[in-house]
Amino acid sequence: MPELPEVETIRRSLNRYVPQIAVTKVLIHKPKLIHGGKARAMQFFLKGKKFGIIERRGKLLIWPIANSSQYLLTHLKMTGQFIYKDKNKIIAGGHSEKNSDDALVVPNKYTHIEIYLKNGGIIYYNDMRQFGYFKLVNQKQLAKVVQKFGIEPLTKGFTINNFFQVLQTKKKSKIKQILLDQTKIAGLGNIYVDEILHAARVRPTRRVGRLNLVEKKTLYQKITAILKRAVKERGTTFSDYLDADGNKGNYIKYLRVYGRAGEPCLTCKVGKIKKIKLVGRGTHYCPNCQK
DNA sequence: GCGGGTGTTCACGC
DNA sequence: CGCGTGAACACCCG
Repeated sequence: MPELPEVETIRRSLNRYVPQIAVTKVLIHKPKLIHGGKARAMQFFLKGKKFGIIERRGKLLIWPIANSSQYLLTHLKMTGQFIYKDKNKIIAGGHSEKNSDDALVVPNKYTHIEIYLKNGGIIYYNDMRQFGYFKLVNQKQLAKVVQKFGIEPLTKGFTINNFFQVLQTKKKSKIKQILLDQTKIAGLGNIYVDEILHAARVRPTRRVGRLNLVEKKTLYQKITAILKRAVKERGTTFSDYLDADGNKGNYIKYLRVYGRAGEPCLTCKVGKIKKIKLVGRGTHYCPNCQK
């Protein structure tokens, strides 16, 4: 579900409340979500520990564990969500089940992991489809995981030269494929890739090697512009994502192709948004303005 | 009942 | 070995 802007929003929310507060208890209702088969060990290990500032690489959250040289890695995959609750009030969020009053209910039947903090705060991990995972790693394992990721788009390492270099490695690939490849560029997912390609007026099916200089430059600019805007708007709520204050991510208002199959293109007003299947994913584009 | 879904990995068949 | 496709994970929804 969440892509870079949503994961970044969740990271910032959690960092307002979680770091430097001791863990008092961890409940694991679905041990299979703990990769490496060490659910009991992790439960025991985290007790009494404090998390440091949570970091992000692509869509992966990295939770340093103070005084331990260990890290908790969490991936939300399609439907994972972190909800932070304090004294019956929701103060940090993710995607969630809602009651008839449209308010968040936690824990719920999708709450598989609960982390209790000494100040009374509770971090709930919900995951309807149970694709997400928790994993405890040491420094060396962390380095190995992290190095597999490609360029981080919202950092100064994401230069136009680096972007062009990445494109150079997969000239025969379709552009959508490379943009989705986490080992090339970290953090883009299906929604933002469709939006970026539309904004850059490039068809998702175009071969990387056949893009001209202007198209490549525009893609580079749109990746940064769209992600920045999406982070600023606290992500996209397509179904039921909620941010730190229980509000929806505002970027849905800015989606121009995703979920608009059959509608007239908002940019050229001429084309009708088409939906095809590409690299296994639903893909939206305007046949008129995307060349 | 069927197919699709903001993600990723693995098993195949060329 | 590289590439592309499809399934798998589990559950909801139209």
